[in-house]
Amino acid sequence: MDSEQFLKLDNQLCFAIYACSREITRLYRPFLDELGITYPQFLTLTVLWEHQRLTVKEIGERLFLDSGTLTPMLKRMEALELVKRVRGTEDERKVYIALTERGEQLREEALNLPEQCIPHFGLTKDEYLGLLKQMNQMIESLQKVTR
Amino acid sequence: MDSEQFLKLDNQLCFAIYACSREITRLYRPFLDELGITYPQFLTLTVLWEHQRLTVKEIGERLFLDSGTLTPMLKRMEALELVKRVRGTEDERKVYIALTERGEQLREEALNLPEQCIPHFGLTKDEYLGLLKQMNQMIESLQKVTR
DNA sequence: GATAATTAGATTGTGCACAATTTAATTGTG
DNA sequence: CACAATTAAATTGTGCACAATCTAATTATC
Repeated sequence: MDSEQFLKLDNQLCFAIYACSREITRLYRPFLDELGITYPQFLTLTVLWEHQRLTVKEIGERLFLDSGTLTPMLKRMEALELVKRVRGTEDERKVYIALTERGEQLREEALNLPEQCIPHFGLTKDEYLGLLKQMNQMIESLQKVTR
Repeated sequence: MDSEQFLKLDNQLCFAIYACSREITRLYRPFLDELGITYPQFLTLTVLWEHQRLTVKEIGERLFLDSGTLTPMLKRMEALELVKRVRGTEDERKVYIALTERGEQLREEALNLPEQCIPHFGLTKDEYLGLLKQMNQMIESLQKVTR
């Protein structure tokens, strides 16, 4: 492929990934609507279900998001009573985020969400796992340049 | 894998794709900054470089974006003198979007952009083409459900 | 122990995304 | 031809993303 070919929309992997990401969010939306949360909020909960209590920075490191995105989102989640925000005492620059009862509960309601959605990806199990690995490798390669 | 496993962040392909998409945008940003455009604006130009004149709806069909996203973006691009917006005469509901001289010019400046960025994906040529095909298949599968 | 450098979050401003609604124009049907 | 249904954009409102800047707290160095 030459420059001309690479510039065509149909040959741009970056567009395919960008479009695919939005389609997946669209697939998840009706299920997440029932839980009353958005996709980025679901990811934040996913992180907290695995770790219970994290600082804003630690959540950001796992989701690759900064405080400009997380602070307002976490405040909305606090208003929904999904998380508690507690300023650290030993280091007052830190804000610890922990799940509320409701936030913990939501895990049970979301447990079968991936299983309901993943079949619609139209992938075999091996393709799913292969893609997962490749995407993670790609993220790693990209972060070497962008960070 | 069971429900518990699928719920873990590291096993979620949707997160990997979402994160990868944002990393790619981040990779493109400094190059696009030089052209004075954003990533979605670049995609819009890409479509117009292939078709010269399209309605808002037609651009939306190609990028999977609706008028709520495109109308304000196209107005910004008009302010940047990258595109012209002309209301249709035979059917006044339509708005035709065409490139300006500057919009045409930008194609030359963007021509080698994909080639500069793609090496950082850390993929072989075959992997790139394989991924491109798989992502497009996935988009197609997803759209059967979400549209 | 004062002060420079660093760090964690918050804030501000811009630009998507997208659902829902509105407006205006066009098409279809009796 | 009237009028219901459809269609194309635009508008409104909410929620991310992220760069840039700010504030307050902590750490490092002299």
